[in-house]
Amino acid sequence: MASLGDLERAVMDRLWAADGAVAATELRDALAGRGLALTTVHTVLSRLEGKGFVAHDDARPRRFRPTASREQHAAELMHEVLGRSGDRQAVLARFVGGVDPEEARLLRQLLSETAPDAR
Amino acid sequence: MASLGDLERAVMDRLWAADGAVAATELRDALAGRGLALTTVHTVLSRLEGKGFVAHDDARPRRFRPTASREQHAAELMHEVLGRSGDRQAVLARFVGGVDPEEARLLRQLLSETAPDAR
DNA sequence: GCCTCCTTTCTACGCTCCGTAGAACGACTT
DNA sequence: AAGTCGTTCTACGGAGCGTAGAAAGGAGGC
Repeated sequence: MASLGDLERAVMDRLWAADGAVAATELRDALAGRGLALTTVHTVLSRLEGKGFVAHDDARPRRFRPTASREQHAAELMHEVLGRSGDRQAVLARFVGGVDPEEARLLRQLLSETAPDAR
Repeated sequence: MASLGDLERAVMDRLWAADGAVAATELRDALAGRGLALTTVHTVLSRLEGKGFVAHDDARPRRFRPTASREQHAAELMHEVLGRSGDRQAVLARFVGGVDPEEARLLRQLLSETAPDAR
């Protein structure tokens, strides 16, 4: 999966935070801290489209939306890291070794829901 | 965590695959497919050192070793993705939703070992 | 002690990615 | 028809990375 630059990530964050599609002007305003030109936002959006992270409708002001939810994206990234890494089991072992107890509990719960026949 | 270019990754793969420290010439030979100059290998190694992925001893041919195991590295990356991603629980849910049954079983086992007192 | 050879460091170049935006083109409003 | 706003095209500068030559350093042979 292609990776994101700082501004690209900031734009994605806004798109993910919004519900529904968002116009370029809204994004520019949401990122007002950076004082970006509207064309800059458009450039970034079209690059994000090229990477498959964003799609736009053909309404006139275009409205942009993420192609995957933030959670989906993060989970895919995690799977990608896992897949690219030799010994999956060892990686998983280290990974769960590093989750805090709260999340470990959550994971146990999720896993028993997913496949109630535990062993 | 800094990210890796293609050659950097290839070098790390060799370092991770080797057990014990490795000399630059060995790396060049292991990557013979690319026909790299020895200085190229050195440049990459020193960049990897700058990023904290590699350390060298002061023997004369220097010997290089990774500062973390491949599994450690991958697990850290996964934690990084998780941490950078808003709703950790939702991400974990998606993540476990995507592991195959074999690995789900492994995860359950790991989690029960890690903290048997599942409240 | 010097010469030679291998290793290590320094410097650099070209390519690609990304932040940035002007210029040019298109469409809706009055 | 003209003005205004949105969209697309083109471009530039900086950073990261693959690549390697040039220069400097050390270790053994003579």
